[in-house]
Amino acid sequence: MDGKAPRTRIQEKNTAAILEAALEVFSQAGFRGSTLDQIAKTAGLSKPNLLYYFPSKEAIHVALLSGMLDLWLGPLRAVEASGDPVETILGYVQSKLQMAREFPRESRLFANEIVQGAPRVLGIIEGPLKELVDEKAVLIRGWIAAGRLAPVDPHHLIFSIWATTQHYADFDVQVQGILGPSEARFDDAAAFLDHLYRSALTPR
Amino acid sequence: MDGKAPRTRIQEKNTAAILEAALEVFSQAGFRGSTLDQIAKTAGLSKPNLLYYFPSKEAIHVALLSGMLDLWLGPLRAVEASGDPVETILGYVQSKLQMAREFPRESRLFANEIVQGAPRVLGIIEGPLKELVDEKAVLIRGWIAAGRLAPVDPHHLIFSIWATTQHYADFDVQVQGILGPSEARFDDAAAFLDHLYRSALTPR
DNA sequence: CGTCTTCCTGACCAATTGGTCAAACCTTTT
DNA sequence: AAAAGGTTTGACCAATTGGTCAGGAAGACG
Repeated sequence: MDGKAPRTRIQEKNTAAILEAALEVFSQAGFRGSTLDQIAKTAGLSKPNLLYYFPSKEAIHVALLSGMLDLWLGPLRAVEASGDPVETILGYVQSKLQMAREFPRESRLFANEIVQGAPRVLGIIEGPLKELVDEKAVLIRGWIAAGRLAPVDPHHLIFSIWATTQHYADFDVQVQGILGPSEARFDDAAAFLDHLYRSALTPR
Repeated sequence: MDGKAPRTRIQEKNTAAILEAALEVFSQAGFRGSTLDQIAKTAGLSKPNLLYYFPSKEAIHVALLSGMLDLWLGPLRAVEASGDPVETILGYVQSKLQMAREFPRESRLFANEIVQGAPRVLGIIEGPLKELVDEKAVLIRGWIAAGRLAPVDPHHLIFSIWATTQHYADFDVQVQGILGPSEARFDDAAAFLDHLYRSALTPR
């Protein structure tokens, strides 16, 4: 499956350094705004050496994006039928917010990609991601039918959760510009989002 | 005030065509991902002719961003003390959603800018925008103190409204990839967001 | 019609950038 | 130690790109 798996120690170390550097650079400047020289310099390698490990700039970008997908979709996969519906979804909100806090670069990498039309991940969105979301939408509709969740559109619920949580990573400059460099911003956001979704989802 | 105001008919027409084309191109590819040739071609002009009206690529970008700010902040300015608090905020949500529907390119232009660190609008964020938001936060806190609104953090409320509404413009590719090219997506979103914020804001 | 100003363009330039390549440099193996 | 295979780089290339410039075309105006 992974024909690109590193064999030697040196390969493992360098490909990891390249991907780390590329994440740093791509997430700040987007694909077209980034240069191989920046990535090479950040990784502590020469440009031709980058291209010894990856055939092209685009290959690095694709490797980054696809390598990140599991991490990104994990929390949604974890939404299961067992347990209280409201608490399950609130848990999903919190784990997405946690990811925005811990992996802002990854979030911005995807944001950059999608804002610009998702040229390299459209297939994934329309395929596996859509399937996963549709599957969870069915689960949510079941909860609603059972009266365990207030009636809401499952798709738009999921969209709003993505939007509100990733906002703190993708638009961090704006958030900090308005709030000041408050250390508490993620904790305050957690409390607000808990209230927001608890109110909207608790059946009356 | 506006030393750049077009004088002749031709100037008016061409600067408008350039800004329109630049909006189209910048909002799809970001600043660094766009080229003067693309903008020129889209505007139906030659590249040197672009640079006859604007001194540089960056000048076009800045002109676009600053020219859009009033449009962008209008709805928030319209949040006033008179009227019912819950309905006022719900109205703000709907007008922001309406803007995402009508002006998705403008929204993506800002999204691109901010995701990449807002190099050209950080001053506006930390200055006028912060002031406006802080002012409305005071208003909201007043409503809460009067028991006319459920107690929520005003700043995070505003962030979440921005996030949920602009999501439908900025991440439209994702939304459509999952929903299919549904014509109703904005109407469904309007209903969902109305429920979401009505639940969270109505005092109990 | 003639002049003055505005508008427009082909040709050009320097810098940047993704990518190539032959040669050198390590390591590991035999 | 020598062959063998993996690793690294300086030099180089072609394409792209933001921007310049001299001069020509087109209005505006007397």
